Amino acid sequence: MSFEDRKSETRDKIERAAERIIRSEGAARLTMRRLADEAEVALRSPYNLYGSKTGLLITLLDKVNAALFKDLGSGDHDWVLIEMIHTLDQTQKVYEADEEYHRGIFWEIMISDHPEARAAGHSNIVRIVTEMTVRAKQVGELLDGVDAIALGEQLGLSILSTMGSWAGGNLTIAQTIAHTKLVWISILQLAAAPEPAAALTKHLSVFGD
Amino acid sequence: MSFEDRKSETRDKIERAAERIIRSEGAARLTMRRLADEAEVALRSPYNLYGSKTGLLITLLDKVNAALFKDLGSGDHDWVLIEMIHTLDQTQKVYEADEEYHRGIFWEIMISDHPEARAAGHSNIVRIVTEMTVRAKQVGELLDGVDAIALGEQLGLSILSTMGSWAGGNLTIAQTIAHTKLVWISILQLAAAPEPAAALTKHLSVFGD
DNA sequence: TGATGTGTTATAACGCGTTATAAATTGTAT
DNA sequence: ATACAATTTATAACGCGTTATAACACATCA
Repeated sequence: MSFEDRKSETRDKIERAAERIIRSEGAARLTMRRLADEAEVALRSPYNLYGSKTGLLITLLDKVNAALFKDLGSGDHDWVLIEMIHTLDQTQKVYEADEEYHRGIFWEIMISDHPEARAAGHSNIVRIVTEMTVRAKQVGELLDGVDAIALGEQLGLSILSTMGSWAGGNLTIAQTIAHTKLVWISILQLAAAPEPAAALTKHLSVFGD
Repeated sequence: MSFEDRKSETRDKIERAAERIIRSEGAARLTMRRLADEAEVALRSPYNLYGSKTGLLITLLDKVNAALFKDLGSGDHDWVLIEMIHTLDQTQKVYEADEEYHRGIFWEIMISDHPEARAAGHSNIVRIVTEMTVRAKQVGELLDGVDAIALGEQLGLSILSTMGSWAGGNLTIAQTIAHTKLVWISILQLAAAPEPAAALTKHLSVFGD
């Protein structure tokens, strides 16, 4: 077995043990000593491979996000803006399937004192949303005066901060997506051309939580 | 000196030392041992008086909020909904005066593992915002079909989660308020009667950050 | 004055994330 | 087979929030 093989075997043992602990006892109960025991590796090994506990959790979250973003926006819609709303539904579905697992990981990363971890997730989502608003602008779904990039930043900020409240345990993912839909559609009523704006209102369930 | 006098003297020493440390070195550098040294009290004392580090920080935050909420909504406006926007400006002014101090305290409370601390701040703000939307409904500023309480919950959630992003260091307080204004006004365009809705648009600076 | 109880102090300890140190194990190259 | 390099291991330690223990100071009440 080569150096790389041994490394990825250790990685496997650690990641599987971490998932096991988080699923059975919650992310808050995942400690490095407990993890080393469960994975049957030395306390030092996760630090060698991921740098920190946060680094390990980011790895776990990236697995989920890879699965999520794989077939994002694969639907067939009349408007880019409707596709954006559909993306919210997909996101809800993925996270809802294993809500506590994702929420716990999200939260631990969010409150870690590695600010670069937060910033990475932050700019990631803003980038994805901005790509969509820019595309909407290109096909004429946004009003002439609207800055597509600034709009994307505001919509991205909205979902990001709401997911922060979800991670903190103050919301379910369903409430999170419902609120984000309300905010996105409300803002887009002011930014979108008449036709896609009208199409958006069909997705608006008014002021329930 | 009575029991109560001695207690409040210790309280004073601790709170002043805490403010001193947070202002000079940041809230992240406030440790209980450092605090006990600086305040010239035993390590145990803050725990006796505030229960936990989070309890102390909540006390510090409450001082600020008392000053803020004291003359909230004291302006003289044609519409309740405009008063709500003005409240955002007041909030920005208060927090901006000492941004890093407030941000640090906010963040430490937010990430503490005392969930009741988060929940308290959460329901506090939602209550205040909901009181305003209910008042707006009573004076006929909201459309007939609109549930004022559900609306207040959504607006409260919006500012709360955005302030979470601020606390995490991803935004300035100015950006936080600007985003909240955009969201509130956009949503209120759908929920408000024509006249106040028109008045609100004057406060909308479109899609800058 | 003396007994009681409240509050503060000093000291040690726990589990946490993380790091340092040195030894042991194992792949790679000569 | 031998030497070198990469990786994992075991052990101890650090500062953190928090708690336990026991001694001490002092207000209150008899």
